[in-house]
Amino acid sequence: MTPNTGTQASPSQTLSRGIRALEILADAAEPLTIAELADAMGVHRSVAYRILRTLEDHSLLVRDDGGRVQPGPGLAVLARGVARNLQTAALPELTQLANTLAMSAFIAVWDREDCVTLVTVDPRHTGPAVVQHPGSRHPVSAGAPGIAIQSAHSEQDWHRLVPGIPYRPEAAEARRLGFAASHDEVIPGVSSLAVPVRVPGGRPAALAVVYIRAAQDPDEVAAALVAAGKRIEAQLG
Amino acid sequence: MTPNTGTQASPSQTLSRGIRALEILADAAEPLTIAELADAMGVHRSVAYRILRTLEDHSLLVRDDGGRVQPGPGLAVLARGVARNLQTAALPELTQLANTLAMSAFIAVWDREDCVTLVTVDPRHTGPAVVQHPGSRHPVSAGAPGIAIQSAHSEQDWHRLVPGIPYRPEAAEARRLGFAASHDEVIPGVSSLAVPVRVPGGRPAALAVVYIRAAQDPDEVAAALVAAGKRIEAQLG
DNA sequence: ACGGTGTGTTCGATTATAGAACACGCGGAG
DNA sequence: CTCCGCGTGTTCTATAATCGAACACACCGT
Repeated sequence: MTPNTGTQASPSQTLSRGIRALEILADAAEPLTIAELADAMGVHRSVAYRILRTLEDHSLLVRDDGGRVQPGPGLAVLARGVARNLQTAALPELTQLANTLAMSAFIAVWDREDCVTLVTVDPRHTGPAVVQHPGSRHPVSAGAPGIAIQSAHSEQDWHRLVPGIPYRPEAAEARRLGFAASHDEVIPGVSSLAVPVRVPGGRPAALAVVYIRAAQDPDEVAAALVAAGKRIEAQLG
Repeated sequence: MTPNTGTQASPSQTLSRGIRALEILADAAEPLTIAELADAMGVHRSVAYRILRTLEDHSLLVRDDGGRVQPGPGLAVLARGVARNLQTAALPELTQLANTLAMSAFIAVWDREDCVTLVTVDPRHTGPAVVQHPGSRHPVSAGAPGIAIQSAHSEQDWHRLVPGIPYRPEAAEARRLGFAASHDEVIPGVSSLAVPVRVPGGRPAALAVVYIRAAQDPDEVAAALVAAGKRIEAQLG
């Protein structure tokens, strides 16, 4: 496999535009009119109209009462298969962590220069939970999950895989300790701990908890994280 | 708006094929080779190859070590915006329901002849939880959520909106009671209760709990569901 | 060594697509 | 009441993106 290392520019203009439409819709807080969306895409309105109808046929977007468009349930169906093994293996561990540690726990996967949160579990006590929404992106160079993902690679491998993103010195330390920590990086006042999770056929991921003020000993939390990560990896091995 | 009621066939062949590829991938339990996927799509391999590269550029699919393709993190990012208001409003209520009732709670939205589960919360006690995975589809004619969604419409409106799907008599009863119940419909041995949720600018949805054996009085559970549904609607009103 | 399978690239004929132009409905301003 | 702006939905033709065959290369088991 990988017989040739060549690369050519990505065509498929219509497909690319359709995806851009979905990306714009996902980022938009409110439903958009077709004209607004066409303007945001930089295409003619009739082009956007045809693309949107195809997306609507697949339930990837739905129309408002006023004709405005917003993301549709089909997207949830498509996203169901994202790292399915990892999600099913991690969910019990996440709830266990969240409830025993009284912290929000989540799984994030590496995606180019970002890491994407997949599953989140908040502790059972309703209160000022540190919400980490599924589907949110953060730069891999910020936050404990990113450091943990970097720590799954050596510095040389990292530079070879992702040129342009520096290898944080904290990753080397996390590589030694087995877990990563960050404070006030993504959200001021919020700290997080993370461990790398390696799944055989998939992208590197991280298991993490976020908290405002530590109610537990950080070392104990880290130990619980490491143990949970090992259990997840064992289940997927 | 809606000046003309005409409809024309949906073009955008490439976009449609790309979405079909994602649908096939989401349904597949394991990563597929490009050749397998091209065969499943019924297109030439080079066509599939070009489409897949575009999808990969947007992180909607990722490649295995062996070159096989599987759903990518970008799908989770796109799905983040699906019924965002409803999800954020429902999540606290779901956790509250799951923990006080010791039942799995979830939100489902109506999509043509199916209803799609969006958010699920399992009770805190790890055990034989009745998992209802996000992104799963069920026919709207089966299960309490479907009945609840039907009960949000009168029988005439339902036949006008979705010709071809019968209006279940249970929906009329649910319309009267304010909640719907089903037993052994989707999964044998599993029962569910659901209430309809109406969100101003969105599709009809349902708030539901599933359980194996009722530990609580069903009427009390239904009352809690109704109250939670009203709170969600009030927050979105 | 040899076929079988799979990936990645190139290229000309064909076809889907782009984008302008138009029809229609609505709502506010003069 | 009419005009005008805004928005949706449809039709049409030149054009450009796409299709699909053919090829090169790599790997694996026999």
